[in-house]
Amino acid sequence: MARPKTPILSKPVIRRAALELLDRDGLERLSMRRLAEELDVRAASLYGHYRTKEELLGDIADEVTADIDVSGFEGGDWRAGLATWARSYRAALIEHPNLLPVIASGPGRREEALRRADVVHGGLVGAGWPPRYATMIGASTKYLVVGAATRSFARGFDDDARVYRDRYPNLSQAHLLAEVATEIDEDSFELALTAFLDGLTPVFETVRTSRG
Amino acid sequence: MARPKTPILSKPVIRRAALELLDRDGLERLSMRRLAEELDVRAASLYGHYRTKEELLGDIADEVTADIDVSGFEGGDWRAGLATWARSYRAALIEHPNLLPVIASGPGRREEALRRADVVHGGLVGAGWPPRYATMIGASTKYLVVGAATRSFARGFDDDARVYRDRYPNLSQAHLLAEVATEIDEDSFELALTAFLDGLTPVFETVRTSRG
DNA sequence: CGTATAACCGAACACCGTTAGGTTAATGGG
DNA sequence: CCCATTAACCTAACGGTGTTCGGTTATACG
Repeated sequence: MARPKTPILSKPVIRRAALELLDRDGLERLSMRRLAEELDVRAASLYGHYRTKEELLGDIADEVTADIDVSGFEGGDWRAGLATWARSYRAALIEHPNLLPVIASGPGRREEALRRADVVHGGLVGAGWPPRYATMIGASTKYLVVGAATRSFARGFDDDARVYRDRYPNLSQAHLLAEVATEIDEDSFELALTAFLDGLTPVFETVRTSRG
Repeated sequence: MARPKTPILSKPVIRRAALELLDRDGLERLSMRRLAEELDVRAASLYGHYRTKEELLGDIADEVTADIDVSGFEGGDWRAGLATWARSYRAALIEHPNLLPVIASGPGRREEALRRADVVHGGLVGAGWPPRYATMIGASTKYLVVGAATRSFARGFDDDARVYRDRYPNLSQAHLLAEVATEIDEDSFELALTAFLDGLTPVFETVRTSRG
């Protein structure tokens, strides 16, 4: 009950257990005591590895954003680069929906997020966008992704469900919410992304020829 | 100290004090005890008017979303309607940034939000969009707005700040964050909104002539 | 071999949302 | 006018939270 023969805890072990608990039971059910219990340990022991709960959550967020794919910029095609970035960004967020409030509300200066921001910025500038536009486009794309993930997370399609109930009276509301909503959600994101990129194309033509 | 001569509390009074405390000190500093203290009352008394803290926050969120302007759809111009809706939506969220997690994460089925969703949907359909597209466009626009408000709230421009620091070494980081960042933020939102609407226009032409 | 340190634990602090039950003031019926 | 009801506040408490302090013990190092 004092020091174990072989250490039980480590940062990766704690992170994995926390993410598992988070995915399974949700953000507000993730407490230090419950997490400790999951690891057969008392809560105080966790503080030997992570100074605060916030630091732990931040580390997990960083780990999750490490899965985001920014390789699409390598070909020099900014449209392809943005599209694959945005899609894999959204996929990463939606894979761990309960973590979203942490990623969305936290400071954006985590290591992995920084590295990716640099790649995106460099990719856009390399493709011919002026730096200022590169920054704005990076921000805009994030808006779309974070917004899309947030609204899915919040199941914010409930409002649209009412409209749909009148149109498709044969579908039970449960079926409607569970299946149609995620489809609508995905389609909406694709529509928004495509429209955004299409709308950007003429701007690119204009701005590339001028002196940026 | 028992029943006061004239009632101290009421739902509007509680809401106003809570929103004030929220704006001033932030979401996590808003506790029932602190709110009660602000009103010269004990925490338990609040529960005579609101059953839970969540219900109180929901009511406040509803009140804030009531400021969102959807009158732009009246002229039958879907572009103008979407633009004014999106801008005033974003403005409402940014006016009370600490409330954003509540609005973003909460269920979207509040009264005012519902009414606005109906107007938007109706406006888009009335302008010629097929119902399915109306739903997707409404969702997409929300993505943009919520994402933009979230990233501002999170001061997520920190990552871009690094890129900017190298480019504009004359600007102090504080100055950069305080002034340039909000400007970039606003410009990014406008760019995204315009590009999105521009990208939607040819879709409208295609989809209007077909049988939706 | 002894000592320092690492890794865990028990107990506590100050807070949180919420509830049960008490006290007093206004209100309405006879 | 008085009495019962009820409304509006209160105190006290419950179970939970993040976090810290001061132990205890096993390993690692000089």
